[in-house]
Parts: sequence; C-alpha cells; structure tokens
Amino acid sequence: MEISTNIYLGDSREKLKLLPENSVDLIVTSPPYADQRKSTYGGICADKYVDWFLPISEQLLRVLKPTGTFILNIKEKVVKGERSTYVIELILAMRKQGWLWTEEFIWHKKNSYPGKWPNRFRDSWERLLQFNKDKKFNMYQEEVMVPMGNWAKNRLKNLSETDKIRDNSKVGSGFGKNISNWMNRDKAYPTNVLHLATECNNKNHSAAFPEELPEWFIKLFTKPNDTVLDPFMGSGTTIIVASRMGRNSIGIDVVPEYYEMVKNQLNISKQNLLETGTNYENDKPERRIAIR
Amino acid sequence: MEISTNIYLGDSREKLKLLPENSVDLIVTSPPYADQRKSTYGGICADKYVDWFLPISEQLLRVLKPTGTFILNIKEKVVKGERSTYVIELILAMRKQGWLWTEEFIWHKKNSYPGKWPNRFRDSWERLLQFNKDKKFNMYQEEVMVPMGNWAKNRLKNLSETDKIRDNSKVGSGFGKNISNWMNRDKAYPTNVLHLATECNNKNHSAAFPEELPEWFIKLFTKPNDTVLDPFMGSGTTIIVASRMGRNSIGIDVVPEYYEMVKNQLNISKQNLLETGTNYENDKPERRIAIR
DNA sequence: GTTCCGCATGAATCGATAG
DNA sequence: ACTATCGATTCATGCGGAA
Repeated sequence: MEISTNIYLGDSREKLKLLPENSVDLIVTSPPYADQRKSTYGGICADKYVDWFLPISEQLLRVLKPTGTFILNIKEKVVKGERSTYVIELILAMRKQGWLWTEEFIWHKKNSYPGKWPNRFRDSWERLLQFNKDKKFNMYQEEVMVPMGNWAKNRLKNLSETDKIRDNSKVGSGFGKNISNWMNRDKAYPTNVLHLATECNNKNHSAAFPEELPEWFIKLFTKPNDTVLDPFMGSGTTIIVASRMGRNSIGIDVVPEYYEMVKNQLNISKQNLLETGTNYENDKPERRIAIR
Repeated sequence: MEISTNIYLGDSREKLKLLPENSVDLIVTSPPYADQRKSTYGGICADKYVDWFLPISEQLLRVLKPTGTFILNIKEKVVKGERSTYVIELILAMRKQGWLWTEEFIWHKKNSYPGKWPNRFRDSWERLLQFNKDKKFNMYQEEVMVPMGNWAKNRLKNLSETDKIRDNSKVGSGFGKNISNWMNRDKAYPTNVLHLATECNNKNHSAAFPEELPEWFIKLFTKPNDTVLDPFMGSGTTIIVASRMGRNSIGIDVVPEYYEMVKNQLNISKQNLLETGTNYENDKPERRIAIR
C-alpha cells in the first residue's frame, strides 16, 4: 500500500475535470475570498463570486464520493458598512446544485486582525461550511474526542491571563452544573465551534490557515488511505497535513509560486522519509509523490 | 425624568402598530425559532418563517429610530439532516425590505446542552444578527471594553517603569498626563464573538437567554433614558435588564402566562423600588410601569 | 538551556484624499 | 458622483536575540 500526493498547477475549473468521479473522501479548502488577496489571485468581485464558484463546486460534487464531505472555509467582508451577502447566496445556489448544507462550524479566531472603527468591532470568526452529497456520510467522531484530563490541563496551561480574567468574569459558573457527569468520563465530544489561532509567522510564507484546522477535519471525516482534495491549496497546509496523516492527497493551485513552494516542501518531506526509512514499521505505507 | 416600562399582551404584528415611528433606540429579541416551542407559540413552519416574520420586521423598521439598532437572536434548526435555510433567506428578504445587514455576532454558548448524534456534534453557537436603518447609528463602544491582553500588559509594565524613572528625575510639573493616558489603556475593545454561558436557573421559560446578552447590547447601543423594545419578550429578560439599567422599555408577548409572569416581576421590582424610595438620589429617575 | 523581551505581521475596515 | 489608493487604528502570536 502506498500513499500518493499529487499537486497540479492550473485553474481548478480545468484541473478538476482530470479527476475521476466519486474518488475523493474529503475536500477541505479555503478559496480566495471576494475582493481579497488581489495581488496573488486577482480578486473576484463580490457580485460575481457565486457565478465564479459554481462551476468549481459542480466539479467538486462530481469527484466527491457519496460518503464524502466538503468543508468550505469562507467569510464575507464588509462592503459599504454592510456584510456582503455572497456567502449566503452561495449556500442557496449550491443547494440548488445538489449539495446538502449539513452544518456550519464556526472557526473562532483567537488572534483576529486588530483595528478600531466607530461602527464595528474586530471580526474574529469565519465560517466552516459543511456540505455533503448524501444524508449518510462517513464521520469518525471518536477520533476528535478530547481527553478530559488533557483538555483541562492544556486549557489551563495555554490560558492567558486575559482569558482567565475574561472567562471568570463572563462565564462564571457555566460549567458547574454538569461537572459531576464529566468527571466520570475519559473523553468528551467537541462542539461545532473551533477555537484556534491563525498562524502568523511561518518561515517562508504566512499561512492564515492553522494546521490544526485541516487536521481536525481529516481526522473527523477520513481514515488512513482515504483521499483528501484541496482545489485552492495555497501554501499547501491541507495536503501536507493529509500526507503526514497517511491520507492520499490532491492539491491544485493556479499560482506558480505556491505550486513551486509546495513541490519543494513535499520533496523535503520525501527526503526526510527516505533518510529515516530504516525505521519504517511494516504497516506504514510507502509514500509516492507525483508532481504534475 | 422618569423611566417607563410598558408591556403588551398580544400579537406583535398588531401591537407594534400602536407604537409611534422612529421612537425606539434598540430592539433586542429572540423570536420563536421555526418548528420549535410549538406548545407555546403554535410553531411556525420553516417554509413559512420568512413570510411570517416580514410583516413584523416591517413594523420594527418603522418604529426604530434612524440611529437605532435591531439585534435578532436566531439559529436555524436541522431538518432532515440539513440546516434549514430560512434564516439566511430572511436576511436577504429583510435587506430587500430596507434593512442594512450590518454585522453578524456569534453567541458562543459555553455550556451547550450535552448530546450525541451519529452525524453531528453539539450545536454551541447562535447568530446575533445586527440590522440597521442607516449606515450611521449610535454605538458606545467604550461601555463594553474588556480587560486587555498580554501585549498591552507588557507595554503597561514597561511604561510604568519608565514613568517611575521620569518621576524621579523630574520632580514637580505635569507628569500625570502620560501615566493617566496609559492607565486608561488597561482595557481593549471586544470582538464580534460573545462567549457567554446559557442561563440554567430560569425555571419558567424554556428559552435560555442569559441576562448578559441583552445587557451587553443595551450598553453598546443605548444610553440611559433611551428606549429598548422586545417584541417577543418571553420571560422578559430583555426589558427587565433594560429597566434595571435605566432605559425605557417596551415588551410584547402573545402568551398570557409570560405576560402575567413579567407583570408580576415588574410589580415586585417596583415595590422594591418604593420600599427603598427614601434612598433615591436626586438624579435618579423615578420609574413608571404601565401594564396594558 | 531557560526565560524574557522586542518586534514584525496579518482573509480588516474606515475615512480622507486623489484621479 | 464614483472608484482607487493610502494612512491610522490595534492585538495575539511566534520568532530571534538578549539576559
């Protein structure tokens, strides 16, 4: 058994057509948001965003297995004092296309962008929209359960002074009622709110996408040897994490710089693997990396 | 100056017509969600939710001042494995009605009720949709500032060190200004994610609305003597908090039991006020409670 | 080695200024 | 009038150099 990692340079609308239907277990992606990242992606106008995205989501619907899941990370920006409506219009349009809008997770960003304005506060959350082809899909909930002991330990350890102050003042006795129930359990299921920080400083490239985010969804919706797709791979966080977790992965990006960066990083990973190859356990798959 | 608290028994669609236009500074409400709380509100089908709500939001648009704000607490339920789309359809419909969709706050419920389903996790957040009539509206951001984080703490620490030095070197004139500037900086502006626990101790009302929620928005969007409206007052949390905070308030509910409950609670409050009446300060307004 | 401190840097947004 | 660009605002994070 071997694990493959394929990356493509080009437009997702075209490259996705090369993939066979019903072949992907999980799609995790963060497309360029409307009118943002102009320097790298050219920027899609908010008015035309739905029209731009629908051909891509149509292909995604084709390549996804009936048991698979599509996680779309997106957030609408403010235009003339109002939140843009293109994201919620996209949800409605994708449902017409055949997608089921199964759930909306919240990514609560611990370190949101600073700033002060007279009429609004800092935006510290993004949408993680879950779409499915079928009401029945694979979900491995146990994989993302949080050990209560570690959870409490990490929580306390990571908790900044601010958090302590804020939590104490605002939440107070919130947890008290059911604490006796939790004491008897090893693990707890998470909720649909993920509380993570954005990654500020990567070595070469700043990825706004923390590794924990794709990792969490890969654990939740795939098992080893399944296939993960990211049609807007950017710096490649999703597929690199997927590869590390023993999943096949496919990445597409139209920006040559990103493509080269991910290619180099994958080669480095491969080299590291070869150097430590003698330590392979028998049940670990070999890895094959294809650069197209 | 006196503070009035008026409650109405009846359908909001009718009772709202009794209120003069441009007379309300803040609307905070949590309407019955579709297909829920059937026993008390009769249950509004998800398909017809938008049609049911639009006549009410039309009246709300009429009675709200141009500088006022409408906060709508709502969350779509799951129907046949999918999230209902009536909330996002409502946003689009209200925009056509003339509302501006200014912001979407997230209420992150810390202690959401435990539960387990094969295909989803516990839902621990709700939408707090902010609508406005005009791009310019009243917002008193300083009223809801929170303790500052590590960065500022370090800065503050450093500054106090330098201030000490400056204190020692410059005896006498005008040192206080800089210090006081930074002493005021111990608080930061919050974000658009509210991290509150649900209220568990309310026995008579099924909807768990913590007092902190309306309190936060009342602080943020009104000043004393302004007017707060809740067209679905339920157990009256919003108007009771508003009254306590020295705001005029108007509550409407179609359920007699809720009406009676709030009426009794308000009479109790009034009685408490009268008993302690001799302690009134001169600048504190008297309270007038009208039960219609 | 640790711990501490300084510093750069974001999927941001508004308002003013410029073409 | 309408769009395009620019400066000001602000805080959690992680890195690198210093103590």
